Amino acid sequence: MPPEDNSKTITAPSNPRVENRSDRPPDRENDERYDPQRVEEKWFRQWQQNASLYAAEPGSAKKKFYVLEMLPYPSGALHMGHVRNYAIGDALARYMWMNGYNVLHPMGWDSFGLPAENAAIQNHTPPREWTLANIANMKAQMKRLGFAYDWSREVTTCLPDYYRWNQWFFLKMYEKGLAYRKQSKVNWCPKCCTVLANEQVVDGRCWRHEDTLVEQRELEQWFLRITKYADELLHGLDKLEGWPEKVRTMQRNWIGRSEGTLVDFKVDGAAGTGESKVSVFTTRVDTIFGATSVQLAPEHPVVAGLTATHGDLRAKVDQLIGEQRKAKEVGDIGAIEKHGVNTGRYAINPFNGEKVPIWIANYILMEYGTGAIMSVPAHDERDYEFAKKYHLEIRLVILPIADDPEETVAEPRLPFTTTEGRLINSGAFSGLECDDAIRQMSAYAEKHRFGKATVTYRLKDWGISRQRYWGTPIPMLYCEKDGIVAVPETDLPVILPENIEITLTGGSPLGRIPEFVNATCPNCGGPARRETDTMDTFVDSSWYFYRYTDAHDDRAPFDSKIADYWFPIDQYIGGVEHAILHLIYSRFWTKFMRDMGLVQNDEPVARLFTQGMVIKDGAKMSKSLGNVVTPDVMVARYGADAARLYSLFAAPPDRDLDWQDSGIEGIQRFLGRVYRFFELNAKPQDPAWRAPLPTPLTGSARRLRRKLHQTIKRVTDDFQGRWHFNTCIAAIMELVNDANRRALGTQSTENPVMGDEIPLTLLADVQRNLALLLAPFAPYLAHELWEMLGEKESLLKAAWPNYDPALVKEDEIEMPVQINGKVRSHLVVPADVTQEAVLERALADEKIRSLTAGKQIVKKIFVPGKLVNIVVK
RNA sequence: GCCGGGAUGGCGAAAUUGGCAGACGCAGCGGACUUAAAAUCCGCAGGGGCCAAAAGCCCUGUGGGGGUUCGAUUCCCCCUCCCGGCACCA
Repeated sequence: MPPEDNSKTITAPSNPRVENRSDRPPDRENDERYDPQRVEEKWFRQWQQNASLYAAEPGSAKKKFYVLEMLPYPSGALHMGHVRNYAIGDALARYMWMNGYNVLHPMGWDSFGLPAENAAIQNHTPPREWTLANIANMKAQMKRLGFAYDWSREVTTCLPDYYRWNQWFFLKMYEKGLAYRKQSKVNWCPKCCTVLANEQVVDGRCWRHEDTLVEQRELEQWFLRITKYADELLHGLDKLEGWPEKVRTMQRNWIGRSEGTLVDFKVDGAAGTGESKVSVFTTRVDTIFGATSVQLAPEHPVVAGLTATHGDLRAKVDQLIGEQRKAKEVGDIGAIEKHGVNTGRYAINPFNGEKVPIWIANYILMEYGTGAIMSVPAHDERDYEFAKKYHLEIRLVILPIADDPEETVAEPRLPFTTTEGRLINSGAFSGLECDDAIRQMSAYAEKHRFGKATVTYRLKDWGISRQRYWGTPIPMLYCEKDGIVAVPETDLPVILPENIEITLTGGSPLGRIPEFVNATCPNCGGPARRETDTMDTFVDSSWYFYRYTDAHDDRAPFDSKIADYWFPIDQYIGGVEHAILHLIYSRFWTKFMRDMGLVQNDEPVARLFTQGMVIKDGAKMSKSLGNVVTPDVMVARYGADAARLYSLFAAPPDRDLDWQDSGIEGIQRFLGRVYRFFELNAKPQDPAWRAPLPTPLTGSARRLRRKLHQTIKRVTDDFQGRWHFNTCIAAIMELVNDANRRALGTQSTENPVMGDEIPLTLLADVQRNLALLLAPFAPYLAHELWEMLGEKESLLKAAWPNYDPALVKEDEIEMPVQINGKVRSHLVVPADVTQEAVLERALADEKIRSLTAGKQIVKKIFVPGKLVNIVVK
């Protein structure tokens, strides 16, 4: 063969690529090897020039689709987890565009938070400067990766035009009594020098510092009354069918609703202690006649009174407190050995007037319920264990229900903890079944004013005060005369001062800036001090996705009508690590906004998808393990398309993805194969390019057309139904391999297509569809291919391809013939073959005859289009 | 302890409604091209066995055990292990 000629034939006698390849320097302009840098930079420049390329259309008649990826914290650079997250969202956005939707696909920056302050301390860079530089860098990375965002709606939470609305919402909540200030025990991270929400404490440690134990401090804090919505947040989960069950379960656990009864026990001889009763919470008030002690948490308020006169008792209680703290630090409070001390005092059971001893025990937690329980050893495992240890009375008050009412019930094995039972030794309530008894006894307690049915939650109000600088200032004032005063709405925003010295000395940095702190009371005009704490950054992310719908509104956080058009978010995509923090706060925020009439939807997110992590060598990527793969390196080495395609191909999106460099090399090869296929076969100038297809189409061409339609169907189905991008891409690979071989006329045992010409029109059809199918996954290459086909209209405006169901069907299939469920032979039959025809041929098959000879045929099974099974004996 | 998700070749995975297990890709092996290499292309490939070899054929195989079925990766029961969440929650 000559070393090179420019005529590229459709059917080549052997392999033209091989000959054309070897003697070319790699940097020649017309080198066949796909150069992602050249192609991607070309399109990158074009896209840069058109700012409204991916803009959502306001007031469009099209059906809307709001696809959103969780906004990143601008840490400085993207990592592979981001790339995967955004590749999923981008594929979906592009797919929906191609399907004719009005797509909203915005991006923003969760840009308040501690790292900016830490960087400021370390490098003396102002947090704002540091943050904005990071944003610029990450934005450039996103653009280079080709993500199709509507940047005209970019939201940056650390800028006053955004955070002023945090302050506005805070004032609205304050008006409604949903924001309030109280003194409470709070979680304090000594490394962050600030308070943490309960949600930010993991196993007694700071969520940002796994090595740092959280301390308890008494502080005045601002809280948001999320518990007002506890029930709605819980029950709303049942309706969130588009959410992963896992996330819903996590939220249910977190809310931790528990129905029970509060019962007040009077403290015997309580004169002068101030606390004359102990309120206990129980889910099993039906067992109260079996209560043989009351157990208090060591930190329970009445403990001080009870131990006031006993020095050694106090010491023991302190010891118990120490043990609890230690156990919490280890994160294994369940494992500590139960023990306690008897106070020598008594409480009176209001149901039967009985005096029971009051103990203080290390397994009772002040944080849950009332911090006090009634101990019923016969019907609770922990109480049983405790009673055994200290030889407390164990009194049976529930018996299992006998199947036969005549039968006498044997005493159950203790502890007997189920509610399938009947009360005994319980005064007037004896004989009731447990469920009934709980209801009646709760009503009885309420009627006699010593208790009531109640619901407790694990969920606590959201403490949002942070003793940090880089956050939204809480718009409140403390006036000597008027006390706590809200900043008037007209004075918003309360601007976060800049150019300040940041140190980690504890206490709010803003408190050291007199110009900030000193203010005037709007009521009396007298001097007032500004609140110097800032808001938890989860406030920012609780409503940012509404701001995208109307990002430049300076009169309101957003326009309700516009938000109503876009909401709820049709698809939200992010990591499961936000299952309880961000995702529960933003549900709360939406409910609040609904109640103030700002939005109509009850829930912000209709469908939620949590993608798996990107790992390397079986471990999470981290600097300390040295297994970090950075997007910049991948883009430089393989191109953005390859990085994106690989992160979609290597695993289904909900599973963890183990990054392998050799895997992305495979993708690079694939992209090269696609490009070369087009180089050889894209000939829009050729008159044959748009010639009609011969009918009927036969042989290899017919098979190729069928493969094309099958591929469109598979990619569409997998995209829509299951989000299995990995199989979408596998299907496209199959089509490319098939088309390539057929177009080249390569001979193989599997594809004996030698000499069989493929009409150029069909190759044109295959190429057009290939470019369209690739568009959501590899936009750069897809655009380049589209251009190679001489298409004038932008690929972005092109419609997702359709397939013809008639052309998907196979003419002939290889049908397995089974004997007793085992494949013994194959028959090539028409796809719509009848049972009679195929059975006749199967039984005539030599192999089958030898296997059925001398046997009795019991049953013949025919599954149309699938198989034949002959059952013999 | 409770809840959720998993377990399929050397590796990532596929099998959508109970119907030929391992598509697609990686790594591997053989071949073509090349002086050679790289790149590219073609092919082989779960494990075991029969056969001189190949073609072919047989057995076996989806964490383990049982069941339903003509037929089970898929449905049911029991068990093991892994990942995630919650947890002396009263």
